[in-house]
Amino acid sequence: MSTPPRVRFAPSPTGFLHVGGARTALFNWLYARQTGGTLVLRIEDTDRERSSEAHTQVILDGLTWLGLDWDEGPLFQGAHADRHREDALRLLAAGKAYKDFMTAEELTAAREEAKAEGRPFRYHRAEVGLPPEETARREAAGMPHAVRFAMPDEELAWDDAVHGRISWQGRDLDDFIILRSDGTAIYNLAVVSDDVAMRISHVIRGDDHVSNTPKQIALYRALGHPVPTFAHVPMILGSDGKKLSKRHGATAVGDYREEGILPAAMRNFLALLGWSPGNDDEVLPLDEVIARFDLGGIMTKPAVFDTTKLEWMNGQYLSMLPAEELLAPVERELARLGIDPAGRDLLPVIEAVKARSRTITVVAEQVAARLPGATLPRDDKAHKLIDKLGDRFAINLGLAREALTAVVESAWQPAHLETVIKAVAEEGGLKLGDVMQPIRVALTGGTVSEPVHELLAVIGRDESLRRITAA
RNA sequence: GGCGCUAUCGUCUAGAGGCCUAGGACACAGCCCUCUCAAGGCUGGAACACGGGUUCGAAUCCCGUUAGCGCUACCA
Repeated sequence: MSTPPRVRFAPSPTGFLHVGGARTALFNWLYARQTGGTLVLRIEDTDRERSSEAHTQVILDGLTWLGLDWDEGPLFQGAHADRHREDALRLLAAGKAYKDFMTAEELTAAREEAKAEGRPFRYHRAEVGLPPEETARREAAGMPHAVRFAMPDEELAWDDAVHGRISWQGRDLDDFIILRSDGTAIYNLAVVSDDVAMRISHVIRGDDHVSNTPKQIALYRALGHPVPTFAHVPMILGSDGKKLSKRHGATAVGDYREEGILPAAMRNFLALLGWSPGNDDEVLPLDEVIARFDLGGIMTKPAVFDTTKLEWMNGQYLSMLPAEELLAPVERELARLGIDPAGRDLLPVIEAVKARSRTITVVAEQVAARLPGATLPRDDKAHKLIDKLGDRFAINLGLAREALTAVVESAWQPAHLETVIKAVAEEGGLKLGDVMQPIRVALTGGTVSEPVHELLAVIGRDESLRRITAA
């Protein structure tokens, strides 16, 4: 038994927790939980322009909402700027990096020139850069300089846990900057420095980082550290096959929370987006996902985020979860709707409507419609029914009201109410639906709901009779 | 442009040479159940990008083409 793995999730706080990031976090978390490893949360806040504390908090909240916890951190990359710099200087001292006195303007100009001539621009010490005497002059003059890594001409390959072997040639890569002219480290160096310091054994991250990996491997080697295992998980795309962005609607996990998606459903859906347990299972309990998760089961190709399937998944959870577990999110949603349940026991109401809803938002709306004093606008289908029935609508409703009024409070139970209504239909020689549907419209304003006798019970005797009379 | 990655139904995927006249799920259509809807059950349409190999045999292995995506910053 080897030492347990150490993995990390390292978001940069430059925006909300994106579903892609959330899934990367999920995969890291699953791997850590399954192997008894450690998950480190590291906030990569070295882009001071775009990073913010508010975003950090949103990301933390998002992870927590999803039920993902971490064992170490949050650690802030910015707090280790000194170590980053020391590593860069160590490389410089060892001759594995060098000073570059070229200014940003000169660089841009060189790049544009190359572009104009139609040749690829690659920064390599042997091809680009200032003449040695100019470098010496600027150094003597004490001008600011960046530090570039001297990319070795060697194969930089690794056995990716999801893709298999991936290989690059050092000669195709730039002598990239590791230290800015202001002395701060650049991403690739900071990441390697941190992953080494945090003893990260498995780097599980998005596919957009595969091209950073050879650079980082070169850095690990130059710094004299063993290279961790890399696992690059594919991107998540929008419905048009393009990278998921704002144009596709909700992309932040917070958006889905607002739309009434349950964390358990989101987790289940995300786990299956780009990873397969190997068989046809769809709705999988968390502990089973943890038990069955493996890096090799991660897809190699990007996946389209299908909101419809997410909602279906959420509907599955809504149906199977006990009303108790839905109470808190429903209350939260009700509060957002500005509705005060006034001490009413919501459990039976939630129980009555949850199977017919796909989101918590819809559950809350349905619950609200069953509370006293709810406004009940009639929908199109209701109007059509009324038109179709003509006089029968009011007549049948009247018959029902008469029979229902005779039912005393203590007998106001689903089973009894059903027999009462059936009796009304039978005595009047009416079709059951022609009696049930008007009641449903009177009670909800629409033509869709749980069985009418249950609906009557959930709404209660007084309120039901009041609504029927008002209709 | 260069480098890299990827390629099974509209979408998520099973498939790791014969079990595949390619299975499941979402979505869609129809039927059943039924007071409505949802759920559930049944049925249907729907895919191995293309071209070459290798092999007795290829969705599965190799090569090429095409397409998509990523990176190509003193961003992360």
